[in-house]
Amino acid sequence: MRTVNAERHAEKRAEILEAAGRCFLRNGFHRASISAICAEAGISPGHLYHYFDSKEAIITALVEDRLDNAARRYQLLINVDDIVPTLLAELERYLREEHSSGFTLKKMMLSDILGEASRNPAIAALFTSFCNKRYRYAADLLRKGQASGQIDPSLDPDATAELLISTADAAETWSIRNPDHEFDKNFAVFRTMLERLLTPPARHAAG
Amino acid sequence: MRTVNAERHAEKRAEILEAAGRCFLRNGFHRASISAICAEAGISPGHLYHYFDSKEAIITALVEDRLDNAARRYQLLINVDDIVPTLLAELERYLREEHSSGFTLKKMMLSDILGEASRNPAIAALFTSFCNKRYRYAADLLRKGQASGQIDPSLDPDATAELLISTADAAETWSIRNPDHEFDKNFAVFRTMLERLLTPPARHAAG
Amino acid sequence: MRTVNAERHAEKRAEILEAAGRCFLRNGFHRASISAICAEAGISPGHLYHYFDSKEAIITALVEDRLDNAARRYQLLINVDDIVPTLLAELERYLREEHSSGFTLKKMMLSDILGEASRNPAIAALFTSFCNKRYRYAADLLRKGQASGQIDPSLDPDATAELLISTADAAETWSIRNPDHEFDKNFAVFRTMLERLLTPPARHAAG
Amino acid sequence: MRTVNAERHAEKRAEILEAAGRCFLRNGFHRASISAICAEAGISPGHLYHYFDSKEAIITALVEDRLDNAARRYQLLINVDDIVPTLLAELERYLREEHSSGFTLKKMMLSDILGEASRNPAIAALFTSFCNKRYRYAADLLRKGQASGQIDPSLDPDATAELLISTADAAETWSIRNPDHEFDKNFAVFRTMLERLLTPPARHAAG
DNA sequence: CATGAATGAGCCTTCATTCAT
DNA sequence: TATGAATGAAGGCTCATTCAT
Repeated sequence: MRTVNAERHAEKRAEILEAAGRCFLRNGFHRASISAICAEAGISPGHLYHYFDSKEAIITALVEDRLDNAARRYQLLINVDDIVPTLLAELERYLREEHSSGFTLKKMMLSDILGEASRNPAIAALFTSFCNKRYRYAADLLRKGQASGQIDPSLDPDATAELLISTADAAETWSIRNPDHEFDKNFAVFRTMLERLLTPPARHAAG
Repeated sequence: MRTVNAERHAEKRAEILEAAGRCFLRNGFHRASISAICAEAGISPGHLYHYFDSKEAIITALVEDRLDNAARRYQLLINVDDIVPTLLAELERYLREEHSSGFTLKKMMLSDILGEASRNPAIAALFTSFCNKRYRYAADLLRKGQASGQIDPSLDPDATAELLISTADAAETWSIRNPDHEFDKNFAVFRTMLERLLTPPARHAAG
Repeated sequence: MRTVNAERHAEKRAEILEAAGRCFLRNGFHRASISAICAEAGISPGHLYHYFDSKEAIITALVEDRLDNAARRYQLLINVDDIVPTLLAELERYLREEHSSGFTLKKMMLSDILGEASRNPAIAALFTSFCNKRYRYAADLLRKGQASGQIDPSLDPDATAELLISTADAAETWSIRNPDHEFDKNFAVFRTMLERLLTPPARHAAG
Repeated sequence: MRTVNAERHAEKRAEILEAAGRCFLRNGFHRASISAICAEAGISPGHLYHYFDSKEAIITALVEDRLDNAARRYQLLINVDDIVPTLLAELERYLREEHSSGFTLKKMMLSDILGEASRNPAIAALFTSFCNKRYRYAADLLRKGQASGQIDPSLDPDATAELLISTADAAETWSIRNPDHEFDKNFAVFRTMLERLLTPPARHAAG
């Protein structure tokens, strides 16, 4: 009995969050109104407050959710042999998916979350924590690669991780910057850039 | 008389725009109120409408102003001999300035402008035009560098330009992502990355 | 079975009424919410409506309950020999109790009931009926006292009753008017005032 | 220029306060809505906030206004020869006026202010300050009377003042308690009570 | 050029009440 | 008997904008 209700509650909550996400995507965090979110979720304005304490709470919950989901993808490829190729393949897969799906929820969120993080401490905390997770993951991967000789040992793994992540995130803005951009050509240079950066000089010179 | 008035008008307009910029920085485009902007600018709400038709118009004018200013800096280094070092020096100077000044107007604006561009066609147009200017400028520079043998001729200049610009913009978000980040270490890797990308393979192997 | 249920029903109803009383004390009739009352009573909002038709009904029932309780105390001392001393002793006991218990339910209610009575006919009816009961009781007592020579026969018993009751009620507001008031000193004058009013002039002059 | 605007502003503010007073009289502090007050004042909801920061502020300002007005009446009779008769005459005039005007603003306010003072610190402060002013005034008068032999010297002036004021205030509730009460008869006993309390015993015995 | 009074739609939120379970 | 999901009107308040002065 209890569990059914709790489950239903969580389900409904998730539904509202999805609806809110669509509204935020269309209008931004602060121009999306509670009543629009309710309409999108098919509930009454009053009822929303059984699930969330405030609009703030919705924003925070949604950002947390999106960020957690995104962070989870990074945990997947921890044990691989060919680090650089795998990383690039994974990045390509991810960016291509984002690119082909037009204005994705995720994409839009990143810009807006960055803006919001400048002013909203709760969002700032979520975002820095999200970045830290990814930084640590990437740095670990780089260290492993350096240990196995696949990655230039002279690179500072932490700084390189920060650079890699921010650069990859920036790739999500290509289409906003230039609606006619050619993804394949851009990604080709992106790939070259990372290969030349990460590959140990010896190999590089050899290759 | 006319011209004096016109000058005064332009000055006042610029003042208001500055005031609006400070408000938008603090609260974002949609949470900054007209009355707050008026208070910041020291004018009355009614009077503001002698200078701008609407809040929308203020946002658009401000974004245009910021973007024009930013684009203008790129025109400066068009004729240089050592392209890569000059470019990197210029980038370092710029990013270091942004970094040391905390939450700059410019920095904040980039995140918010990106978010706004997703939804506001006027802002989107300004932003893509801004990026295009920078893209064209960077691509020209790259072509020049390729002609003079300073830059890897196998790189597609347009795609490389897009990559370079978006990557450089991303560097402005380092501090939001990790408040404790070490700029110098990050920039060192950033510099290495661009050097390895742009330098012709021959030289690179040699160097 | 029926009676058991009826008893249970009455008990639960009384419990809810007590909970409502605590909420009204804290927040007033119109700022105390049904859900707060439910939380205080440990029941669900839906269930509350098995016991009361509306919030109005709760207010009315509570006021009726409080007023009935208060009126009942007056029935006790109907047959006494020394009317004035007994009355004063009883009054002192009552006021001292109210005073020492801080913001009592009863105290708060009187102010709020008076305010509510100005606008809510149902409450007005309850309150005038309550006052009438006390008036009649006091007037009877006074008449008895006049018959036995203990009370000034020149006083109009009905008017005196009204004056006595309203004056005694006013004593409950002393602490709201002056949080630092000294109850003993105030009550001493209060006692003097009533003794001088009620005692027959002959005795008074003699005493 | 300035002064005209400032005057107009004050006038409009006072008008709104009057309108709010009428609404509060009809519905109480917490059931009177801002939009009802605006309708009563003939202004738009938004405009009200040019004059008051919040509904709270309106309540506080109104209570302060009413209380200040009421307190001011007490300053009038500071130098009189026949203290007790003058006091009683003044009280009679005041109560009769209140009584004859039905549900006066002032009357209603007293009950509601008392209720509000139990929970709202701002109102509590205003009310205790109001009572203190009256207490001090009455106590001064009593001391003067004791010095000139017109008032029983054995009475504690402060405690007597508190008793007098609260008892007089209670007289304003006579009509709520008993809509059919006969003011003249009640006031006659009220007068007798105060005369017997205040007159020095010697005189009293003599009279 | 400059003011600030005035508007009214819309915002987020609360609340008494109902109803399916 | 008991729950709590669900409603929708209303609440206090903000805001971009207009207009008389």
